[in-house]
Amino acid sequence: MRTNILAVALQLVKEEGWQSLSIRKIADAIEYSVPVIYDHFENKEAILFELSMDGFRLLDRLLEKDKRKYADPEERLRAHAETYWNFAFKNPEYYQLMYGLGMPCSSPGKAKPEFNSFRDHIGEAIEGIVTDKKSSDEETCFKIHAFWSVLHGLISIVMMRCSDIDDSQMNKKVMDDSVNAFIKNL
Amino acid sequence: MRTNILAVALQLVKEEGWQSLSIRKIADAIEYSVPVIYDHFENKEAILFELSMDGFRLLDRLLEKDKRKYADPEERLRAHAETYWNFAFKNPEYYQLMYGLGMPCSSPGKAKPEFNSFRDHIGEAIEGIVTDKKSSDEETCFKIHAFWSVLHGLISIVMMRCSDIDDSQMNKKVMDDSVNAFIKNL
DNA sequence: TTATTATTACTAACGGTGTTAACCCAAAAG
DNA sequence: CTTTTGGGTTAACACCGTTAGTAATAATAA
Repeated sequence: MRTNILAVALQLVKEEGWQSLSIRKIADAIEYSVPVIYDHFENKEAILFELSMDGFRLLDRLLEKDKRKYADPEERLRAHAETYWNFAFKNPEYYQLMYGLGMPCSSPGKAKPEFNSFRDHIGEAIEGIVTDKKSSDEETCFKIHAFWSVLHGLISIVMMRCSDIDDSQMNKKVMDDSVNAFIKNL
Repeated sequence: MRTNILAVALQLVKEEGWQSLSIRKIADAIEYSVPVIYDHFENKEAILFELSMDGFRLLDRLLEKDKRKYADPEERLRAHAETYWNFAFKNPEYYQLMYGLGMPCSSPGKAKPEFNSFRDHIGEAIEGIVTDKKSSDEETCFKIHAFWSVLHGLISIVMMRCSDIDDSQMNKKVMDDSVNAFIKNL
């Protein structure tokens, strides 16, 4: 039942955006009355929160796959960037829930570990690259944030369609370019 | 009247977040009944849209001030970055409305010029820096996007409180660091 | 078998939302 | 003096999140 609610909610979010998700629509879709939903979830926010957690877990699995596939930290970092990018555009509804500004479900304290999964993964890879070179912990921390920022920022800008580059292939090239420049200057 | 509605709406958004803004609350605050609001705005989305436009205009004024103050493109670019950063954290409600993912008021086509004001400003500065060096139009375009991305990304990450750096001074240092690295490698 | 409890689902309501149709009334125009 | 206009209202519609109260059914205890 609980999983069914989440599955249906995700479907509705995919179809009409998370803004128009309503408890009543979920109830209709699972062919139950409204209050049964409150037997399984505290409130609507809890549903969105759980959906975003599913998103974090899905992304985490993909990153773990990269980790197993690529031992070389540079290759792994490139793979992580690609994975993050593809995840965002294949699952924009998840990405908005997970990283959108002012989302009703984002409770900063609650989901810290899941929230930082991506940061931790790229952090590991970057530390792997940087280990030979002399780089203080602070510098490394800065670099991790800078890498995450450029990825997240570019994804956001493209998702909001405020990039004047319309071609998606082109946008990906911008990302690859940024990733290359970043790695070169590590 | 129209300006009054917008002023009151902005005040409410500042106090309780844009999620909890309602037409009735605005009507109460301006001491009129609900339908008068619809004499001045098509719907709620139009109010949020107009607010976000005010945000774009405010940011644009600040960037224009930088432009007048700094003739040297590198100094100007640094000033623009600082201005963008400060604008975001002094006016988080504006920033969320303007650049938030999945905002109900963001209509990609409508506000393109305002949306791209920041990009255009940093674009001008970057072109000024890059003019001596050999850089194709495409490369320059990429660099502009990369610069915007790292700023917007970092602001978003810090705003969502998913940065593990709690100190705001520290976060600004990460930005300065990124800006420095970016300019050095132009 | 009967009585009691627990489970599962429902209806119906409360207060709130965006939006709009219908109306009211005072001031200006004929 | 009547009519039109414009600014303002009330009241409603259809939806929303949330919850109290209830009916029915299944499981358990007597």
